[in-house]
Amino acid sequence: MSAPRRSFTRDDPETRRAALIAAVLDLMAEDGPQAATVRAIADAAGLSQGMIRHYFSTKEELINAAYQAHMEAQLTATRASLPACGTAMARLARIITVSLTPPVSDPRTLSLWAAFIHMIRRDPAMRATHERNYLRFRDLLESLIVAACADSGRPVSKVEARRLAIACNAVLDGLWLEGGALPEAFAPRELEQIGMTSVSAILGLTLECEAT
Amino acid sequence: MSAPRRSFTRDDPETRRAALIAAVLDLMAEDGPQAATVRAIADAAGLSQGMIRHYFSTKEELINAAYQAHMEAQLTATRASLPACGTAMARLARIITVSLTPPVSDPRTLSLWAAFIHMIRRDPAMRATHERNYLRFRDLLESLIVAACADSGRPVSKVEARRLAIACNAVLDGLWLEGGALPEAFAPRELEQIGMTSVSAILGLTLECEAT
DNA sequence: CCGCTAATCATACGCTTGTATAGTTTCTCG
DNA sequence: CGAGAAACTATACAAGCGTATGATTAGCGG
Repeated sequence: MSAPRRSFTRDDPETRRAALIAAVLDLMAEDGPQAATVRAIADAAGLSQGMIRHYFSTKEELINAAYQAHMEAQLTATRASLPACGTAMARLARIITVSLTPPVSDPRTLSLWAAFIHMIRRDPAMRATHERNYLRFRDLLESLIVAACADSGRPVSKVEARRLAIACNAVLDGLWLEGGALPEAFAPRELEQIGMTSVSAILGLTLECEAT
Repeated sequence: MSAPRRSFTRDDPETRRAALIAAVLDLMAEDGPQAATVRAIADAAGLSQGMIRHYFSTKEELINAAYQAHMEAQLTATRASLPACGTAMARLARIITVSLTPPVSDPRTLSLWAAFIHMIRRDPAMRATHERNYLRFRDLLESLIVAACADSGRPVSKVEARRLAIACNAVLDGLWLEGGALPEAFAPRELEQIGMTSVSAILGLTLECEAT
């Protein structure tokens, strides 16, 4: 009648921590923050409930670690996808594509973002992480914008660059949001193309999607 | 030492329901969905805990009612702010302003949106409400875009209108999101002006902010 | 091969949750 | 004006929560 005792299998601490973090992200993305209970987390990670407090001093600490890991993975993936060489315009087009296709643009990612935002507001450490990553991305975008405009013989001032970066970032964020909220309301690469033409219009350039 | 018994004060059922709904929205916006417990809700509404089940058959029903009320208020406010007469371009400019200033663009509104999105995914009724309101707003925006473009001698096709509406909506959503997430990162009417110039660029028009 | 440490498991504890129920007050109407 | 219904309060209850605590197993140096 009673469930058999879970078998003992030792593993690398790093693996265990990663499993717990992955479980947190899965649960939060799927069913919201209140679904990530210690029991559900341990279950999803295939561990017993005590492990979470063995590797993290509290549940909140695990949640914070999961948030950090998620943000880092997101930014790393974006950075890695940018070709080191290539024209500034190609790099700009590429970051638009990456930002508007999975795994960055995703119902799952949007869901996670929504789940974390309240914790971001309350916890100063999480808030700092959030702000830093957000501005880091916008600065990256701004530098690409400045380079692309300069290359096409239309240099922009510093204040203008800021405004353009905010505007282009808004386009990306807005399309990311809509694609994540209503994924089946758009054709496969529709958001990517709309993003490309919109940014082109805002900057006065002509960006094009790469062929797949 | 025990708290004194709460005094009896009868009131209009509609007022009571409204008080409970307002309490739900306040708590959710301030501290996230898990802060809206029955005890906290009743307390915030100045009522005893039993009232929530007296006016709503379950807590979930109250949450749904709160979501409906919030969405309706939002859309009604937007609609009401549009001048019935005036040029199409003026109306378009007006909807941009309204969408990017309080109470529509607000940390509170963003917070509420994030709190509700997981319920939207699970509950088909809430999902239907969400989808309907989203598309209704986008259709309104699209009709204004079509009219404004036509007025300035640049008629757009049906498919083009859809794409432009999605793009402009994305600009508004993105700026709304950024303003809500980092309110102090922008100057007072900065987002409004960026929205105006961005939409202008996308549509090939020249919209201008009204003076306050 | 034994015993020790650390990893892992199971379970208990106090608290909060949503819901159900019993008790109290106010209002209405015959 | 006095019963009876309806609004309202308070409290009880089972379930689930995060945390704490022992019991159990695996690896490793003597």
